[in-house]
Order: sequence, then structure tokens, then C-alpha cells
Amino acid sequence: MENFPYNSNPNPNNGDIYSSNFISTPENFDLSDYLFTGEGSGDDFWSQNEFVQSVSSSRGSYSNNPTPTSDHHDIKRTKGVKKYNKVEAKSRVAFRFISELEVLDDGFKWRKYGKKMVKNSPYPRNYYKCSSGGCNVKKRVERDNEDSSYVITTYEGIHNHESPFVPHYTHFPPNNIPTHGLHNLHL
DNA sequence: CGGGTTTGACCAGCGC
DNA sequence: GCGCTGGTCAAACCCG
Repeated sequence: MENFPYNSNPNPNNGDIYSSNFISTPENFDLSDYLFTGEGSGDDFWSQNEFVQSVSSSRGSYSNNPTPTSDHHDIKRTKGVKKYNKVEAKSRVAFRFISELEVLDDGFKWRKYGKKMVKNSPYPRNYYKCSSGGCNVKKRVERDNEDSSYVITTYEGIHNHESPFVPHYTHFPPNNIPTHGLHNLHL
């Protein structure tokens, strides 16, 4: 934890986003680079459109580049590879911040399960799963190929448990996260 | 020895 | 159909 200045816990199940220590080094973290994404089904916490509007309208450097991967989620699997179904949607949250370190210590335990070189980027993308049993939250970590001082971390899913390291804060409704938090905390 | 990391392989989706 | 790309698995490996 001491290697990373932010105690950011993006889990919408707790209120860390509103906690005073959510951002402890504002000079390194531009909240307008702090992205919320949802799935396209419209039934989610935040639809993709809501995300684009609420974030890109204020600045949104990634508004034209929302999390680019296919929005599918595991339902069943064949040999070695999961099959996906868009019907099952999960929330997704993306952060973009300046850091020399690529691993954001967010209070959860993550197990790395893959590393992949991605097109149009000299930097690999790393894949992590929450190592807590029964928790299917994943995150992807990659460097911004346009500005390697930035690290892009994308969380997918919602933890079904509390952070083992971060105290629980007051509950907040997920619907309140995006614009409200952005504007209140804008630097 | 248990848990995490590395890395090659596998598969699905997509564009052509 | 084919090739490319992204996401995941899992065996081997590493480390405390």
C-alpha cells in the first residue's frame, strides 16, 4: 500500500469513492480521467451512453474510446475458453491515472491470470481476478499507449465481499456515483 | 506446501 | 473460410 498513493476502492458495494482518502494525491490523479462504464443492456447501473455523457461532457479524454473489448460475460465454457452471453451484464469501471506502478493497490487481493500484448500499444495488458473465493470480479491493467505515464485500470463486476484491507464506508447507491462524484471531487 | 506468477495454447468473435 | 485479436486456461514455475 505504501507504494501506491491512492487508496482507491472502486467497488460500488462500499463507499470508498466518497471517502476522504479515495484520492490522496490529487496532483497525480485527474478525476476527469476517472471513468465509469456500464454495459449496453440499459439495465445496468450506468449505461454506456450515460457514461459518455457524464464524463466526456466535462472532459472525457476517453469518450471516443470506451473500454474497447467485447461486452460479453461468461455463461458457459467449452474447452479452455469461456463462451459469453451479452444477456448477463456487469458493471464496469475504468480508471486512468498517472503512476509509475501498474498495479493499483485497491485493497483487494488479485490473482494475475493472463498477460497479453494488445494491438496499437507497445505495452502489455495484464488480467487479474479477485482471489477471494466466489468473487468473479476482474480487472485489466494496461498503460496508455498515448501517454505511458498513465495507467488504465478497468474493473469488471462487483465484489461480493468487503475489501480485506479497506474499512467499510457508508453504503451509497451505485446510481449516484458518476456525475455527482466527478463534479464534487473535481480538482 | 500453498498461493501467486508466467507463458504458451486455445477458442470465439469479428472483419474481410 | 481465413486470419487477426482479445480473453482465458492451466501447467510449470517461483517464492515465502
